[in-house]
Formats: sequence, C-alpha cells, structure tokens
Amino acid sequence: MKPFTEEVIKIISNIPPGKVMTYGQIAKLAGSPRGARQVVRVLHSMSKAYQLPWHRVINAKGEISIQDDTLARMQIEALEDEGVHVDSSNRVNLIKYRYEPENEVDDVNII
DNA sequence: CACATGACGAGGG
DNA sequence: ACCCTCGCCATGT
Repeated sequence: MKPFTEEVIKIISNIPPGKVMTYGQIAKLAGSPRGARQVVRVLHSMSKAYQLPWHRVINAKGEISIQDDTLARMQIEALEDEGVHVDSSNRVNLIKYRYEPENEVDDVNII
C-alpha cells in the first residue's frame, strides 16, 4: 500500500461520529496539500474493501459532493443518524461539524 | 513514457 | 451566492 493511500485510510478512520472532514483537509494531512482528488480515488477503491466512514467526507463548501443519487442519499441519511444536519441544499454547517484533529503524528516530541 | 481519470479547490466574473 | 474555468496529482492503463 502506498504511504499516501495508507495515510488517507488512517485519517478517515479516525473521524469521530457526528463530525465531518473535507477532501482537501484529508489530502493535506496525508501529505499532499493539493491532492484532494487523490482522496476521491482512495474512497472509490477502498470504501468497500475497508469499512471506512466515507460518509463523513464532504467537499470544501460543506456540500455532499457525490454524484450518484442513491449513494448521496445514503450519505445524508448516515450523517443525519449521527446528528449532523444536512440542509435542503445538501449542505452541512462546517463551522459546527468540521473535525480538526489536534495531531496526526503518532510520536509528538515537543521540545 | 504519455495520457486519462476524478465524490476537489481556489479565484474571478 | 452562483457558475465557470483552470490547476492539481496519485494511480491505472
């Protein structure tokens, strides 16, 4: 498994219920600041193989970004079940629900 | 190696 | 706030 892919999987797995992260946010933490679209690739290939909470990943505007209607509805339902409100424009309040991990590094050595 | 793909993002009109 | 265009880059073929 490529390091980037591995990091993305790890990060998404760590998003707590009731919170969301954006593609760009995840890409940056995974070491590719402009690699939002690579996160998409990982989701396409891995969300079934692994049991990732893929529904907690949305775009930078706070919208449900998925194109497929059936999948989009599944995502909205999953979020609502966790208490994340999705409005009539398929958007969530990022100010309220965005997850910002304190540290993604396992060993933090602060001098 | 060249080229296409993609559930994106920033910026301008 | 909406719409469009362009840049992005790890992977797959």
